[in-house]
Amino acid sequence: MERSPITRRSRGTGRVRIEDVARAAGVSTQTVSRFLRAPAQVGPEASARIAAAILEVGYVPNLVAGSLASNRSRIVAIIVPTLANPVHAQPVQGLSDALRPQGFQVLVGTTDFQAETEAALIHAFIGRRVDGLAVTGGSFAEPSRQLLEAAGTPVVQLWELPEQPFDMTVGLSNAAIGARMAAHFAERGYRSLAVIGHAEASDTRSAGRVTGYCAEAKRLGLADPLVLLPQRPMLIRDATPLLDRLVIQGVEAVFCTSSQLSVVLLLNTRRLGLAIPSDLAIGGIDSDFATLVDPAITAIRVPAYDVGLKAGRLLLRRLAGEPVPERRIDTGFTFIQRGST
Amino acid sequence: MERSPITRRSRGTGRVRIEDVARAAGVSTQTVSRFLRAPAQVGPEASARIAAAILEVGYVPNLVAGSLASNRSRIVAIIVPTLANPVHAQPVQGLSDALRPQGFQVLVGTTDFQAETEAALIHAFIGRRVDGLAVTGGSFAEPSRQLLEAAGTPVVQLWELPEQPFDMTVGLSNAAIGARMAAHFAERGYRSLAVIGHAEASDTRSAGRVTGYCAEAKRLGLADPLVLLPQRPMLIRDATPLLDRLVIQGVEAVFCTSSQLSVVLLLNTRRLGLAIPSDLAIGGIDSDFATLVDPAITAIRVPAYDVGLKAGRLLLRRLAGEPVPERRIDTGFTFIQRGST
DNA sequence: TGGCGCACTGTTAACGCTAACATGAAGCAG
DNA sequence: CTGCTTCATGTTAGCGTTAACAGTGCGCCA
Repeated sequence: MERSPITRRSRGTGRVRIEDVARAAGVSTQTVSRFLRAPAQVGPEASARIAAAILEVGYVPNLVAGSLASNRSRIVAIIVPTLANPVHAQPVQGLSDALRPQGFQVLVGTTDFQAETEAALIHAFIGRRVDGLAVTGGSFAEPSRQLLEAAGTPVVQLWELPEQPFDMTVGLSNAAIGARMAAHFAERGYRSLAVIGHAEASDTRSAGRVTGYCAEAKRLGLADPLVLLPQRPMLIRDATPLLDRLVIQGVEAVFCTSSQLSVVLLLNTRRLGLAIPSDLAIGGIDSDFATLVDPAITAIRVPAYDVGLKAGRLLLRRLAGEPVPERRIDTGFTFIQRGST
Repeated sequence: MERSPITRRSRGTGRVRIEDVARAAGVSTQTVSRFLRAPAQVGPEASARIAAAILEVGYVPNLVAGSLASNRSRIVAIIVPTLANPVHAQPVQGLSDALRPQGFQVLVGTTDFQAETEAALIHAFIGRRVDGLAVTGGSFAEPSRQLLEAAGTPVVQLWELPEQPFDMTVGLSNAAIGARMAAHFAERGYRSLAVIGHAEASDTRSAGRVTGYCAEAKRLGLADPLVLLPQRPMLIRDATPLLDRLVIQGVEAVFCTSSQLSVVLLLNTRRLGLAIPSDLAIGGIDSDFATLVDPAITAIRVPAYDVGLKAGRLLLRRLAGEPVPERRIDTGFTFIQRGST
C-alpha cells in the first residue's frame, strides 16, 4: 500500500498569518507574538520593524488559535432573562464597559426565563472556554453547578446576595428596599400602608421587597400593610379597581414594587379625583418616567448598570490572579424623594 | 548540542478531551467528532456507545479547538451604540433568538456612539473569526471596510436602507415614517402641522423622519410644517416653552420623532389647559408608555426586535451557503391610531 | 578577567479538534 | 461473480497560535 506523497489539498485559509509578519520583519513568530501580547519584552528596533510589517501585510491576529494555545479566551459570558427589559440589558452594558478596556469581549445569552435554556447556555459557554461567567439570579440546576465547578470558571451571580454564593455575587437586598420605603412612609406620617407586588412566585425580587416592607412596618409599630398581588402584568385598565380598593381600605401610602406599576397607578388617580400625595402617597422603583409624571414619583433607584460594572471588575481581578477579598458585593440603592409622597 | 528527551512540562489542561470519549466508546476520535456534528453519519451501535461514553467521562467539546480546525466559529457579533436604550437592545435579542437554535452564540459590542470604538470592535471581532457581523447604522470607516472585505465576513447593517448596501441590510425608511404621519394628519383634517425632531446631525434617523414628513406635507398641498429641533434631550421643563410656541403659531397637529418626546409633551398639555386632540393633536413613536397616558398616543411602531431577528435569518441563510436573493430587507413599520389624533 | 544576571530572541512541541483522504464491508445491477 | 456505489469508520496532517525552554550577547561587578 504505497501512499502517494503529499497531494492533499491545503486547509490554509489564505489569510495573513503571524508567520507572514515574522518573515516581513525578519524575526521569529514568537517575537511577533510577544510584540502583540507583551510589547515591553521586545527590543525597540524589532518592535518598529514588526509594527511596520503588521501594517504592510495587513495582519489581524487569529484569536481563536491564540485561545487554543494559551487556554485563555478573553471572552466573558453573561446570561440574562431578556434584553427587552432595560433592568437586564443595563448590566450587560456595565459588564461590557468594564471588560472592553482589558481586551475582553462579551458573549450574551438570553434565557427568556427558561431554566433549561440557561443550562444549555452554560454548557455552550463552557465549551467556548469562556474566562468568566455572569449569571442573572441565584440558583443553577445541579448539572450546571457540576459543570462550572469542573471547568473552574469564575462565576458572578447578579442581583442576589445569598449568604453562601456559588462563587462570587453582586447584588442588593430587596428586603432592604422594601424596608427603606416603609421607613420613609412612617417618617412622613403615613400610618395606613399598602404594597402592590407581583404574584408570580418566581419573582423573588418583588417577594423580597414585599417581605422587607411588611417587616419594617411591623417593627415601626404600624398596622400590617395591605398586600396586593395582581396576577397579570399591570395594564392600564387594571389600575382603577386597584385604586378603588386602596381608597375603600383607607390606605394612605402605597409602595409599588415595579417601576411601571407606580406610573400606571399615578396616571389613573386623576380620573378618580385623587390628589397626590394628600389623598394617596405613591412610592415606586425609579425609571425614566418617574420624573415625567406630575407629581414626580418618589422612588428607589436600583443600580442596574453598576451591577454589571462591578461584576466585570470582580471577574477582572480574579482573572488577573489577584485575591478577591469580597466575594459578596452589596451595591446598595438610592432613595429619591419626589412629589408623590 | 544534545537535546535531553522530553522533560518538557505538559501543557494539557487536564480536562476531558474527545480522545477520552473515543477510548471509552472504542471508536476513533473522528467518529466521536462526527457523532457531535453530523449524527446521521454514525451507525446506531457506535452512536449509543458514544452517547454513553460522553456522559460517563463528562465531556464538553472544546469549541475553540473546533473553530480553529474547521475555520468556523459559530459566533455572530453585533455592534450597537448602547444597550441602555431598548431600541438598540431589542435587535440583539432578536438576533440571539434567531441564532441560538442553530447553535450560534452572540458577541455584543457597544460603541457609545464612538466611531473609533466601532472600528476597534470590528478589528477584534474579525480577530475572533466571527462567522457574521451585524452593525447598527450605515457607514463604516475605510479601514473597517477593507478589513471586512479581506476577511469575507458576511455583514448586515441594521436600521438603514442604503441603495447600495455594503453587503446586506435590514431596516426601514425613516422618510416613509414621517410621510405616513403627515398623511395621517392630513386625512384627519389637520392643516397646520409641526414636527419636533432632534438637532444632532448624527441622528440621521430623526432627520430622515423630519424630511419625509415635510415632503409629504408639501405633496399634499399643506403649508410647510413648523420644524423644531431642540438642542438637548427633551426634559420635562422643556415641554412648556415648546407647547407655548406651538399654540402661538396655531399648530393643529405635531409629530414627535422620538418616543419619549410625545409622552413628555402630552403630559404637559394639561397644565396649559390644552385639550387633546381638539386643541392639539400629537403623534409619536410607540413605546410602552404611549398607551399609559390619557389619551393614548397615536404612534408608529418600529419593529426593533424584528430588525435583529431578520438580520439573524439573513446571516443564517448566507452561512448555510444558500443564495440570499434579497440583500436589502425593508421591515416596514406599524401605524397605530389612538386617542391623541 | 571571569562569572553572573539580564534583556532579548529563537526553537520545538503542543493546544484539541476537524478536513481530507483511505479503507473495508455490504449492497446491487448486469 | 465482477465492478461499482454506498455506508461506516479509520488515519494523517494540519488549523495558527503560544508555553516552555534554550540560547546569545552585553554590561557590570568582584
